Amino acid sequence: MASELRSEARERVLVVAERLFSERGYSSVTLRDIATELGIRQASLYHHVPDGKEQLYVEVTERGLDRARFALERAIDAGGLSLRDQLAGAARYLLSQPPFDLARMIRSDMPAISEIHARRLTQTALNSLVRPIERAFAAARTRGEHHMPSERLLASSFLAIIETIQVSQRFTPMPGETMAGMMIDVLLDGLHPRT
Amino acid sequence: MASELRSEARERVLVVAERLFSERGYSSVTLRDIATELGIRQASLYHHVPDGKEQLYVEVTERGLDRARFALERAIDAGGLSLRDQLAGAARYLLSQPPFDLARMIRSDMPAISEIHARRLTQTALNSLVRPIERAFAAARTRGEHHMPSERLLASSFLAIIETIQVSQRFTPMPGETMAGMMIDVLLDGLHPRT
DNA sequence: GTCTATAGTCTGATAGAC
DNA sequence: GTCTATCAGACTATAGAC
Repeated sequence: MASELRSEARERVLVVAERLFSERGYSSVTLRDIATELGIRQASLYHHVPDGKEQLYVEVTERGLDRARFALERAIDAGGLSLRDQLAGAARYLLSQPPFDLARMIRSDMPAISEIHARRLTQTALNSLVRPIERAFAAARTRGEHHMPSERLLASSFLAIIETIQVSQRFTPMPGETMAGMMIDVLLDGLHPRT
Repeated sequence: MASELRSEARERVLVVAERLFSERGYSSVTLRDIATELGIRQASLYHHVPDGKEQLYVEVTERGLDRARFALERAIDAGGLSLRDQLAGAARYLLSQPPFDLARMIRSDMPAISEIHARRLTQTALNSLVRPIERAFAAARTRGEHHMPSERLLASSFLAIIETIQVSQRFTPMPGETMAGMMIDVLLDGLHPRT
């Protein structure tokens, strides 16, 4: 779908669009915002993205999600059989990227685009972000490391925590990875001290 | 500030506006959306909210946050000295209300309104949502129940988890309070089984 | 590949009748 | 308290020059 153009200029458009959309959401970002940041005029965007704003949003979001799936699966593989290392690797990647605000995507962005696009993006977000983390928790379960019935809930909670850490970085000097490490410890070992 | 009017019709406007803004965010909600849901015309809103959209958003958001602070403090008091009961009470209240998507508020809504309003709302959100939870964690710390250095991080993570549960309720039949209970157990006792 | 110019739509806001 | 009518501005999108 969309244009098959590949060019450096088009790539710059996609990168800026992805960052702005992922930070402020679909409705809050105008094509002028994107163009201004690129130093060009709004109409010039249509040379690279002839199908308009919604298609641009869908393309860059799907692209970011695909990249995330690949990176998350790789990070989890690299963590061997240690759930802690797997989660730390996943956190490191997520913190290095423009944020995926899943709650905002579902409640705010999806209702603003066509239902067909919304369905596909929602499914892609589930497959690319939640599922890989979910599988890591499920594998740990088969290793007898926990007995939580809902790995889906664990995975989305983990993602929500990373998300909140990304926002917190604006207000605290503590590095995101440090905060992620702390919260991974809490998830695995609990807040209460072992006796 | 704003109008001092009190009337049932005005109250209906505020309730609908609060719900729509809290679900879809400032930029995604138009005054026509609010009016349509009320069965009136967009221009009629100005009788109740003469200062316009931004002032309406600020008023209902601040109102919701004040209500939340009161309810959270009450829920935490009602939990006695049990951190688990305090968090469960806080979760029950938050799940019963329109969502506070803190990440979206900070990244998306705040940049779209005047800086003076944004500063005050950000501060109010911190004081009303994060601080009460933070104090519960801090009190537990003085009771020797944990040694996590950053109660701020714990509090915002807890809020993020409740937030994600609120979204999850769309996709699973599991009740929100059940999910909240599970995640509170994980936070307190950890995922790994005690030996 | 970027520009100017502009059409068509949506949005927040105002004025004034009932 | 709600309506109709209307406006200015911002938005997405198109057409065509360079």
